[in-house]
Amino acid sequence: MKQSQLFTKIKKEIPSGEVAKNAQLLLQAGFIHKEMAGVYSFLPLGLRVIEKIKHVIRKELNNAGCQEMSMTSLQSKDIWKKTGRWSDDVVDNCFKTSLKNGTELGLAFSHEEPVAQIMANYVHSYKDLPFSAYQFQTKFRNELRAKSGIMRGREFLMKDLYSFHVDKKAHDEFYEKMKGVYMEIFRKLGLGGNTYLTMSSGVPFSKYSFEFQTISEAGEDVILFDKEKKVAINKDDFSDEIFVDFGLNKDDYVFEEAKSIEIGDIYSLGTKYSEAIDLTYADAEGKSHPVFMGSYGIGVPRVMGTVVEVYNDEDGIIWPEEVAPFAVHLISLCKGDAEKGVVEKVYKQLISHNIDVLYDDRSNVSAGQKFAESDKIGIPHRVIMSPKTIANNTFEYKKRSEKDAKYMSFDALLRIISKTY
RNA sequence: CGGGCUGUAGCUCAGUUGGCUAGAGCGCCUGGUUUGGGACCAUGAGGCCGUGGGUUCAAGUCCCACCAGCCCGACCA
Repeated sequence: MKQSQLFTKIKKEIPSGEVAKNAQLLLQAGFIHKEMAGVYSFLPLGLRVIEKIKHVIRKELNNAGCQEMSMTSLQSKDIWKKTGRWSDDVVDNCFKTSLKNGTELGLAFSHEEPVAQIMANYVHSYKDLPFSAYQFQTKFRNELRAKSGIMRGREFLMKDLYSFHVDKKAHDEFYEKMKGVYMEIFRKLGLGGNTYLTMSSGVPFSKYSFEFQTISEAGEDVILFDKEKKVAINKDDFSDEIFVDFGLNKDDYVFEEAKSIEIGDIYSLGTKYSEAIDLTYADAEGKSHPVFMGSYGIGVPRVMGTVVEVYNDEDGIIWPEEVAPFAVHLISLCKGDAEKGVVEKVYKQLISHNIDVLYDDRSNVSAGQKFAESDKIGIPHRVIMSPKTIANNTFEYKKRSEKDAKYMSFDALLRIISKTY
C-alpha cells in the first residue's frame, strides 16, 4: 500500500486522556480510534494487526481439528435463565436491551449457553462426539471501569472455543492438548518468551483452571513464577493447598513475583451448561448423559495491546513479524521522476513476491519525518531508497529493532525479508 | 458504584484577584526556500471556552446540576 493513500496520519503529540502505553502508541500511530472509554475502532493499520493475530490463531486451531463458526451477539434471555446467568446478581456486566415489543435481550458476554443450545440440535449419540468449535466474535461486557487501553474493552473481539466430549477423561485429554496449542499460538505471536501457563482458581464449577499470563508492568494480575521450570501460579491462588492438589512440592521451585497480563484462559466446564441446556447424548447402551464441555478464550485486542506493551521503545512500536501490519516499510527519499520510477519498480517487485509492503511514496515530506513516523508505526523491516543508494545500486536495510542500517543487494534483501513469509 | 482530577481550535495546552474583539505550539490552506532523523520564511483559515441553569454592570474564569474523560479503590463470567 502507498502511504500517500493511507487516510490515517501519525500524530506528533501523545493523545491526552490515555495513560495506558498500548493505547497511547496505537492512537498516536493511527492504528485505532477511541469511540468512548473502553470502546475502540480499528483503522486500516490496526485491522491488519487484528487480522494477523486471527490468522495465527485460526491456523493453529484448525490444525488441532477445531471448526470455525460464528454466533450472534443478540441473545434471548431465556437460555441465560436456564443457567441463572441472566440475573445481575450472578453476572453484573451484561448489557441488556429489548425488542420493540418488549422482549428482553442480552448482548452476549460469552457463548456457553448459545453454543450448547446450537449443539443440542446436532449431538444425540456418543458417535457425534467429540468435537470442538470456535469463533471470532464481538463480546460486550459492561465493565464498571474501562482501563488499560484496548486491553479491557467494553466491546472487544474474542476468540472463544468450546469443546464437547463424552466424559471427563476424554475432555482432560483435549484440555491438555489445548495447553500446548495455546502456548504455540502465543509463541507464534511473539509472546512465547514471557508467557506462562498459570494455575489459578477456576470458575465456580471447577476448582482450578489455567491462564496464560504474559509478564508486563501493564498487567492487572500478579503471578508467582519459576523461570527455569516454567511453573506459575496466580498470586491470588498461591497456597499450600494448590501444591497439594497438583501434586507438586513447593520446595522444588524458586518463585519470582511479577505483574502480568492474562492473554488467554482455558476452563473445564463439566456438565454445568449441558445439563442446564439439555445437551445430552446416548451411550452405546442407549443411556443418556450430559456432554462434558470446556471453553477456551483469547481476547484478540488484548493480545494486540500486550504485544505493544512488550515490544516498544522511546520511538514507538516494534511489531514482531507475525503480527506486523506490513512486513516491509519501503521509504523513498527520491525526488526525481527517474529515481521515483526505480523505487516504484522495487515496490511492485516486492508485492510480486507476496510481501506486504507499505510504501512511503510521499515526496513533500522530509526524510527525518518519514523515519520518525516509520518508527512509530513499527514495521519490522525498513528499506530506504535514496538517490545515493540507487546510484550505488544497493539497498539500505534496517531492522526496526536495531540501530544501524546495512547495505545489500536486492536478492540478499529478499532473503532476509521473506524468511518468515 | 465510592473518592480525586480534568473538559478552551483537528491535536497538545496557556488563559492572572471576574474586565475590552479568545491565545500559543503542532497540524491544515496558499506561496517560496528546503530534503538522511519530526526543516525554514511569509500568508491564511479554523472557537456554542463540554451542556443547562444561576450570581454579576460584566463569566472561559465564581456557584449549582448534568454529561463526558482520566486516575485510585471496589468489580472483572
